[in-house]
Amino acid sequence: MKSSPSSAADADPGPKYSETATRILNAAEGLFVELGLEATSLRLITQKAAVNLAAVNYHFRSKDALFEAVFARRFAPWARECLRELDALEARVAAGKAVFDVEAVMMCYVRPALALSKDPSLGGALFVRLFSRVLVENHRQVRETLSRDWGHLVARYTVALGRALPQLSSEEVAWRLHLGLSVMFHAFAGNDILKLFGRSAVSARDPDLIVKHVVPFVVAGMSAAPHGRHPAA
Amino acid sequence: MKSSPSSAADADPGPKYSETATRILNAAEGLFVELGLEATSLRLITQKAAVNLAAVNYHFRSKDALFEAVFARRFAPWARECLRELDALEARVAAGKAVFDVEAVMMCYVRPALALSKDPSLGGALFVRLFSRVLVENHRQVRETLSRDWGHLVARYTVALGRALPQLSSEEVAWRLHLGLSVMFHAFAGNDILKLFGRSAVSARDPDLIVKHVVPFVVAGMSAAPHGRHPAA
DNA sequence: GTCTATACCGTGATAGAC
DNA sequence: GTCTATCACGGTATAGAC
Repeated sequence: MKSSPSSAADADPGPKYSETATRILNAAEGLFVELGLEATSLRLITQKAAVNLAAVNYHFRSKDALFEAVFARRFAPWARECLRELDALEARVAAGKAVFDVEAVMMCYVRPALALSKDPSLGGALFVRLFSRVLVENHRQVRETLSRDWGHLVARYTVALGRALPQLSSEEVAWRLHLGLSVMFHAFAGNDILKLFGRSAVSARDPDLIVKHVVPFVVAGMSAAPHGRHPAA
Repeated sequence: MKSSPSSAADADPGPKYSETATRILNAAEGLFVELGLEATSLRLITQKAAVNLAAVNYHFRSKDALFEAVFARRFAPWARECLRELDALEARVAAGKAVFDVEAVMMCYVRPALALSKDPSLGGALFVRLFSRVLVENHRQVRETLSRDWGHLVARYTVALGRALPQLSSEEVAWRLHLGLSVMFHAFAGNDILKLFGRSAVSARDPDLIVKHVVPFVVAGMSAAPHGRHPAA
């Protein structure tokens, strides 16, 4: 419980890949992000990476496992950044310099997401779209990795949000986190329902604009009185 | 502006399909919902429907077009129901029996979604998951249908929400609708981010429970003061 | 251990006979 | 309208070269 910079944060530097494996990984990432998972063929990847087709199944086990490796390489640093934010907030609270309010907790998520969305070298906004796909589809591989390696991240957010909303039951806190993360994910992923219907006045791709509109929405939603009453008239 | 039951609501009864086409449609729907789009092969569909493989490409143009047909058959009645709800609300307001508040407008979306989620004969909750997939992936076919045939539905919700939130600019109203619909979509689709991490105390599949938790969240989020201030302390 | 060539089977799509 | 035959392409597995 010290201000020491978190648990599994800087511990795991991630798996080391051979030169060919790295070339495959880089080529695959670009194509997955650009074309989507199923539209990207292994033959396209290996051609772009200038390696043999069978190298994919040798270094990674399958196309799905390759996707999981691509995903994990970007996700791990981002998740570590989230943990660092939570640690920093806890330290500030312990030092009496901050309080656990809803906005402070959610900013521990927003800041890393914002940084990720803006930095093309980290995969940029397009990586967030990949994450969004993972949510909807059911990639067994990715699912297992997330629950095995990063379950404690969600636990940390749950605890922090519970301290910010002491009047709510733990079940309600879980729902608020569930809903709040859903919005932010959808928002950062740039999936515009309205645009799907051809009627959008929202430019949903500018990260700063997203934050400006999403944060008040999420904070208000999470802080709502439990089912039934609503404060404003 | 009468209480007459809406514009394109009961107008289009949908395309008429031959007996073979209908058998294909029914078989495809079950498999798409159960296995997902790419995991469902045409050979599986035609086998279940007891028709020849080439019949799919004859009656529908392609696998994608078949999916679009399956989708449209369920979506159209649901969208008509949404229009009916909006018409009914307008009529109640015109008669002085109701006011345009955020909750009333959103219930025009929630009630049809709830009915759809609960009625297995309409595709049930699983159909909503298919819709969710369509959002994230980019089905060109479905996208075109939605913007061509149902753009005015979004326009109606935008106008209604604007009347419920007169203090917000039209850009902000669009954002609120965008974010609100995103949450509800994710919620009804049953995509649980927390569960993906293996740490969910939320049973995200019970439609009534979803409504109980989602409505206060969305109403509060949509009613939030624009970027910056937040009401409660 | 690492990389390559190649074969296998299932996929969506199509042409042409009936 | 329907069916058979065939096509190109997909992921995967393996045998063997270095």
